[in-house]
Amino acid sequence: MADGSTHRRRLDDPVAAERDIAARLDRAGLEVDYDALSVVSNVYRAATAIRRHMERTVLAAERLSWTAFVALWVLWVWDGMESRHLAVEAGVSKGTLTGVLDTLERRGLVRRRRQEDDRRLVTVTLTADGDALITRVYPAFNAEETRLTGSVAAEHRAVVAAGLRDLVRGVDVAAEPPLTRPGAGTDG
Amino acid sequence: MADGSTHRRRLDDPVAAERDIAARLDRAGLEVDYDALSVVSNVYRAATAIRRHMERTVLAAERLSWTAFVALWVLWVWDGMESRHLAVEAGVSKGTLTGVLDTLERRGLVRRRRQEDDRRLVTVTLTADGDALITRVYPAFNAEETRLTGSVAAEHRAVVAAGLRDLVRGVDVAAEPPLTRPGAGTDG
DNA sequence: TATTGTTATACTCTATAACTATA
DNA sequence: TATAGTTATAGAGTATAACAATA
Repeated sequence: MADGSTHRRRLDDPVAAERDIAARLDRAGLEVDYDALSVVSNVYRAATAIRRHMERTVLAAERLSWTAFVALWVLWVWDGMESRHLAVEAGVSKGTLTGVLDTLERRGLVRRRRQEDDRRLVTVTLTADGDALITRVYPAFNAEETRLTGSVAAEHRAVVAAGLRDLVRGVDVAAEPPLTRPGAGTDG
Repeated sequence: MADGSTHRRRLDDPVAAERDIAARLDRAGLEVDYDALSVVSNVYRAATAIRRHMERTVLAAERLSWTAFVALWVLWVWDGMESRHLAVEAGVSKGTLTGVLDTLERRGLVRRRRQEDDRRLVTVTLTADGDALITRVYPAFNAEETRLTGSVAAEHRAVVAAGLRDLVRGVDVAAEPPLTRPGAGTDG
């Protein structure tokens, strides 16, 4: 096994790292879809890096978690939303959303209202303070988005964005009831 | 404000959703970098969807978290690694890694050894069971990666992966400490 | 019966920081 | 002094499940 500094040198170089991965898989005699491997691992790395960066810079200054920011942003764009849809859109469970909304409501940034026509439902809207906050913070957030994506070739950005949209759609499809895979759906 | 079903219909359609976003930003008079917005939001959605899908399918069957799987994978590819490098590679803090390794060691999948030449360091390697597990699980994991990326046009996959690599590099650059701080990469 | 939102439990991961043992 | 790893705390987020109110 190589020493630590050698690992560091190779791991810091994505190309060398992928060569090591290919060599290891070859040694194990495994046939692998490298493009799929590469897309998935880089999507995950990129997302983690972005979230951490935003939480340490733009969002830390406003004491907002990533999820709280996304919720405010969604409410701002669509001028309020039913709680059940907001959970889906923000990518959190309904249990998590309850906690996030408790916090945002306590800070006076959002408001919950029971719906009259179906009293099981709750509609969430931004308060004036919440609206002011997102209007103030989003330009800074977007400026960071621009900086972070600045290293991606301009002519590739649309392809990357479109490819990721397709990927999300593909995961949704893959997550559907496993009609084609008998015996794979009995987990919980 | 629109009713819930209208929201659902529009949010399920990424193109309509992006039109709504553009309209809202325009209404607010904000100038926005749409490509950057689109890349960042789709990276995050894709990563969340992928992680959840894997944890519910391939990884659930082996009772592995995403992080535990990544750690095993890294140790397998590089034939063991110093703990400090493993933390970086798996994308977790050293505190989190301690807990993950405790679990994996308890299950007999990895082994920790204090280094002789520098007794502050710990080297982690896979046990025979750990090696067998990753050799068994990775083909299934990669098959899912293939399924999930199947909806991305084949000729775009390499561009997406390369673009994301560039993005990660860009975030690292953006996260670099100000020049006034003499060189230290620390992790609390 | 089914759905929505809330509450609760247990677990994972994060940031931060103190602590140890080494260097 | 600095570094590596462990431990501890507080706070998000997750899955899961129970629950009340409502449909």
